[in-house]
Amino acid sequence: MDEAAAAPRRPARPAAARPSSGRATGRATLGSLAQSAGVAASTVSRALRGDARISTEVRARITALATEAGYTPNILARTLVLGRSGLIGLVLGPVENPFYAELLQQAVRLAADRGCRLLLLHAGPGPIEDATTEALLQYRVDGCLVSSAELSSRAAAICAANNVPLVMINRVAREHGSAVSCDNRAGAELLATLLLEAGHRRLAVVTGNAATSTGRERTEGFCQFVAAAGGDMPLLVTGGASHAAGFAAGQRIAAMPAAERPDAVFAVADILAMGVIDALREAGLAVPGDVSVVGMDGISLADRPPYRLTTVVQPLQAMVARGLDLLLAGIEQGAVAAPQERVLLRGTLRLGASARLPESGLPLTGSPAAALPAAE
Amino acid sequence: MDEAAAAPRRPARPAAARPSSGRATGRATLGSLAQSAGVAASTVSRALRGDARISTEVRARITALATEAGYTPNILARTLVLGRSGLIGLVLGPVENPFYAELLQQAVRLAADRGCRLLLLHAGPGPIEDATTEALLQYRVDGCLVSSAELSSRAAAICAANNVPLVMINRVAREHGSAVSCDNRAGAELLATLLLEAGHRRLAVVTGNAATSTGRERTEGFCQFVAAAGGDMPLLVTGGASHAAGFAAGQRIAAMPAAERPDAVFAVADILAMGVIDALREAGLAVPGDVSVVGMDGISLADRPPYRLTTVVQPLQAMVARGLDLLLAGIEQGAVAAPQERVLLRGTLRLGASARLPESGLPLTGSPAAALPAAE
DNA sequence: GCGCGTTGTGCAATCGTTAGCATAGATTTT
DNA sequence: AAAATCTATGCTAACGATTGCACAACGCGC
Repeated sequence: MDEAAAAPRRPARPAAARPSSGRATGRATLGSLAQSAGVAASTVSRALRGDARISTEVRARITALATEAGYTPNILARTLVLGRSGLIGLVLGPVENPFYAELLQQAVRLAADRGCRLLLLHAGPGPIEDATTEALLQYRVDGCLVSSAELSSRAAAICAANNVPLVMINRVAREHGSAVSCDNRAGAELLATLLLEAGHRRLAVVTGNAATSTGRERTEGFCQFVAAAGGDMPLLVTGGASHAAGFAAGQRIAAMPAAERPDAVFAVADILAMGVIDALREAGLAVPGDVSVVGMDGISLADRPPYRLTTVVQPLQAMVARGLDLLLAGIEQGAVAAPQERVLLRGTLRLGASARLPESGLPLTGSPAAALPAAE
Repeated sequence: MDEAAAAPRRPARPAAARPSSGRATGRATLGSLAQSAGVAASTVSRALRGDARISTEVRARITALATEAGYTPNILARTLVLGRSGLIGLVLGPVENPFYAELLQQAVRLAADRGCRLLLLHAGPGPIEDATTEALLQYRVDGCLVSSAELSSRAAAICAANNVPLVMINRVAREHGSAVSCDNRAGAELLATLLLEAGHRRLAVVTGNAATSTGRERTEGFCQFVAAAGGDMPLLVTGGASHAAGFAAGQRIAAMPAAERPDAVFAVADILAMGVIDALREAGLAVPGDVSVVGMDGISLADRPPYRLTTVVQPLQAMVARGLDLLLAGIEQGAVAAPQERVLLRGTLRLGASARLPESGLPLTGSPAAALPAAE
């Protein structure tokens, strides 16, 4: 025999590599089920997927065998054939803002409802690395959900080139992809109306990260509405995207001479507003006694004492659901063919206790003309 | 000809299904590269993976072609052969606690450093559904990182049966798997020492979710240390895992007659402690003037005004890193073969302004015997 | 001048799943 | 009763990547 004749070529490497990096031991496959059932693998596949052509008898035998063996189909192999992975890439913004944590939770749940799983590509501040973009392609994600300003246009181009649909949540679209966001202008106008009707005249805006469309829209919407209503141009105070940034802005506001100091502040994110309130109070100012503070987002922590923030709540669940549906539609039709939409959802006012209320009821649908009843 | 002879069998279904669900169009594959390079697919594979046997000339030609075509290997296909997906399942606890958001961020970054990607299986409160456990198997995750109390023992058994290593972070292991956590007892003792040395005698613990080992360990560690030091048994106040739960606990404490009311409170999580502080202050009590409050976790929001919480900071990055390394070791050796460890990492005290300080320096390494110097 | 060792590539099997087509019996139709 | 039609199943070729082995071409020593 040739026991040792053909073997000694390169026995060392494979022999050493195999034992540890071996494949998962003994998980049931279509093939193994087929063997024990005495049928072909294709029959097992059809039986388990509910193909009507398989006799009830054989199907019963196979499903019994499958559950007994704890069989689970290998989605990766299926993806190879079907061209769909069921994977959705998720790029998450700075999680220090609880808004993104809440978004994450919704995304996981709603994606699961739709039979998809999320591949976490990035979380936190900073731009996404090239390795991340690569993973997006390597794992053949069907689409990508982005809720961060930091998706480089290069990454977007790569998605476009590879026919990966892209949906931005809480951001406007870049070159390629759809977007779902809250109607930031409308929300800002709602808050402006509220503050003006309550009699505030020296307004300020604590701005967000300059790179985010969300922050810009809120700032502009607020200012333009105030201007249209005949009010003075609000003071712009540089903020950011964290409690610390809001706190710093609040300190600067508190340090102003009382005569110039704003009597109402719109912080473009709840987490910022919380920082502003904390700084004002630490400086001995009362909120809403001396200064009214309002925010926007609707994070749950801001709804609690000691903030009880008056804010516009983003319809988070609806936003994520809409985003996923857009994504799935894009997957169905092919990213390039699908129309690229921009969806705006209206937020709802949540009255807290951080801002003075208008004495004469609530102007829930105020128009600029009616906003300043006695501003003549 | 047989133009219409063989065709009309079942033309409707496949013809209708194809156009929309078609595979990703025209992405480069090993095969397509091989064709344009005029070599075999195996040669392309070897060239790109740096096999020394490929001539430098051919390799240069192939790599040039690959970058030009924007080639990315299909990891799913590779997984089929190698038996390793590079995917790690992530089960995340209630994200309303910012601690988990911070953990998420670390996990993504550190996993990427190790060449792994995270498949988000679950986020939020509530037990994980069966569909989630199924996804874990379907996508052939190499291992699973769990930071929630809610992984059912059934899910753990499924992982064990399928040779999927399991690592718990911030939780003790169930039947199967390793665990990494902060040394909760040591941390609780550190805080107990601090409170006792500061002269507090009427202590209280705001407890966590009864189902979590972390909460139990902190509560027990604190109480046993106090008892060993000769102090009175702390008052146990039911808490939970949210600001709201802490707030409710704080309200109950504030409602007690001043003579019985605790003068120091240990809340077993920072988010709870924040709620406690807010409730006490809303009731007119000063923190730390009337009541000292300490927490544990080290979330960044608790370090800011108005809380400036004294707490024990969990070494989050080290915990996640250690967890991932344990997981990778388990993957390497096979889950069942790998030793199942329990790793405890020591937390560090962060002195805020929410608790009265001992007058005589800090007892950073207090032993029970030395904890109550004048407690005779 | 022929065998042998190197070096560089190609071939083919494999991973687990799906789907088009073929086919063996069983049943119906004429 | 032969032919046509079903029904239930098997066979086989993909999907994209990896890898053991075969093999061609080359240079070398005896």
